[in-house]
Amino acid sequence: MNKKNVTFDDIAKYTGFSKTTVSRYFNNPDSLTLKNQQIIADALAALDYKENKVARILANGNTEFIGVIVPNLYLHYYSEMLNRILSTYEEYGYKFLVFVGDENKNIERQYISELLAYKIEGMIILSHTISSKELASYNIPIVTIEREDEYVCSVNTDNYMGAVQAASLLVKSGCDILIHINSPVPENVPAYGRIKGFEDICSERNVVHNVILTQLGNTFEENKEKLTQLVDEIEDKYPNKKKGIFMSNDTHANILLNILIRKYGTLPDNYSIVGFDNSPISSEAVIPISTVGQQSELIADEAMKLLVMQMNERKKRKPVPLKEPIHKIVTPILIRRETTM
Amino acid sequence: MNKKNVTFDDIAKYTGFSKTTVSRYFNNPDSLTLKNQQIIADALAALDYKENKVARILANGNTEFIGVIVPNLYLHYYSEMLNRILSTYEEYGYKFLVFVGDENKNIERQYISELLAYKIEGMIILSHTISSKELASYNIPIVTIEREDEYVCSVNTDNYMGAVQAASLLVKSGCDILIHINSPVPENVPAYGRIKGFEDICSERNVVHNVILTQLGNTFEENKEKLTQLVDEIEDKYPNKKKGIFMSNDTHANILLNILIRKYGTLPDNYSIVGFDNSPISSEAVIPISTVGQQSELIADEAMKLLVMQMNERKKRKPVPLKEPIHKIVTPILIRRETTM
DNA sequence: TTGTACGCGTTATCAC
DNA sequence: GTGATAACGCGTACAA
Repeated sequence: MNKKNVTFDDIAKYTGFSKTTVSRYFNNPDSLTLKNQQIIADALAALDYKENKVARILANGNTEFIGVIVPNLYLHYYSEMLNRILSTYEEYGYKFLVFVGDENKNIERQYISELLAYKIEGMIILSHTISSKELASYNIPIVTIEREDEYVCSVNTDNYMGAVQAASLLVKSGCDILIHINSPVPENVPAYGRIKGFEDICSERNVVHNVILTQLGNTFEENKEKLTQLVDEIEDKYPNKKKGIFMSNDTHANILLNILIRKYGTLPDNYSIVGFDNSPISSEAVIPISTVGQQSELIADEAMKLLVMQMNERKKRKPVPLKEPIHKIVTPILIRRETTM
Repeated sequence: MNKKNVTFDDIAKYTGFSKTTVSRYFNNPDSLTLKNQQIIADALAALDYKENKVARILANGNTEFIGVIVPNLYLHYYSEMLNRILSTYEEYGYKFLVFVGDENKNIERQYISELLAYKIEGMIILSHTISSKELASYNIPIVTIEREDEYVCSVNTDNYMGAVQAASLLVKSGCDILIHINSPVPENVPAYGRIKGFEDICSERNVVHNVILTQLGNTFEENKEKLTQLVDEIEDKYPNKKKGIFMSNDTHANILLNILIRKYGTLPDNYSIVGFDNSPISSEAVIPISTVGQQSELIADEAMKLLVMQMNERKKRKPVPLKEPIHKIVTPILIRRETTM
């Protein structure tokens, strides 16, 4: 237990080889004879050698660490993305140091400097707290996901296309008036595409529409209360129309659905609803909710590819930094369920 | 960019002090005069020094890393626990290397050896794949959460008490027959307490009851189909009774609720439902579901305390290992909502 | 209060 | 194919 760890030195003494040869057994085994490989393999087993990657990092600088900052894991979107990111370990071998950001710039800066102190090779940022300009200044490979990304590489869902798909589905399901409920999203955030796409397609097709941008609140109860109000307003305003409502996400779509179900016992025929994200709640709702599904696995994989590319470039003797950040776009998939019949 | 990092050596040369003094500035600043502290502080700023914790680890052995293995992040319970664990960074300063286990022993063993190679100081295990006996054999501080834990320290919810609370609530809400639906859980897993507690309290109070242990399937659709069958069977068997159903978790409770709502337009008066976990779905369901809430923040904190204790013991010159693993129990909190009125 | 010298465990360089 | 030696950057006796 308190016996010191077995090192290359011990293996070297035990076998009569040098440390160098032992090292080569791991990093370039072909340079040893098969026989000698076996001798070392036996010694490693006999002495129960355990590798020490910390020492290797110090010697060659490759930590195989990637830092991740997520805003929270309450929202299914983030836990799902983290899940997919962590699962890329099988393919890429990078280990992840994960922090949960809490909307405070200085604390997040502290996370980043902690990450840098551990010589991470790159970062994946999902939190919105720190500007891409500042992120870029850290001068380390970075990929952001679904956030402001002017100065850094990023992977985003094609929110604009998602909104177009959602609106089209609502039109197809026979709605007279299309409504989009969202919070006021800054234009430089990818999710703004949901608003823009909705407005553009409705205008283009001459569909009567209404974009309601309002803060729904931070808790489930606040959301519910605010949406209950909105339903009343909408029913006042469009009493005899078939209403197609595109919600900014599935959680809100579900709250809306539940409000209607408790009011009418079911989803009335003159309502259609589409959510966004394809969170579990969308399929687990009383009436499964149609939604714009984000391809989280693909997004995570693209993010890793983009990051690995940058990290590999850095390891070259003559690294050529990207002139322009690369922004990848992943198309969402429309999922038709029972709320758009 | 490709200029080498600034080290203590550079600071030493710049200030005229030795590396040792610079090191002390960080680890024992009081041993320097205020004036010299300032000189070094200025030099650090002037040269833009960035600390290198990898080197520190190699020198003193303290990585401040904790390895975490979660089975998945699809289930809200796990993402919530991970969230709470990661959030303890503010209090304890430990960094987390996170792996998602996928039910494969060898892959998880590989995760563990990877973690050990990075000289983590301890592990928090939520996955069920590897036995506590094997975990204990790694001879490193470990805490498990809500899983088989015979040979290692653990923090678990008081599942037995949770079931007792749930059953009592169902009795209080006037049910004639109490039903518990769960999968066949091994007796050495904490969640078995839900079955045992339910049976014990029902027997003790002479309440008519029925424990249905059956595999509900792995997907939402399978769950739904199986539960639809079960509802039919239950209604056949207990047609004129008020049924109190204690589900093994909120996801299943919600599916049951939705089946009933789609069948009757609302939750019939002769049904009461209680779930387990207090996942978001329980409050976001059409009819908010009563549930046994796990105190995730408290659980995470107890786990860290237990782990930190073991890790600190290890750093003493004469560590005294625990004779017996410590098992902490956290009481769940019954949350009454509208499904038990 | 400050400095010297060495150790931590591996990899890289250059010989042979 | 193999080995000696010097990094890598920091911590820590021990000395002064």
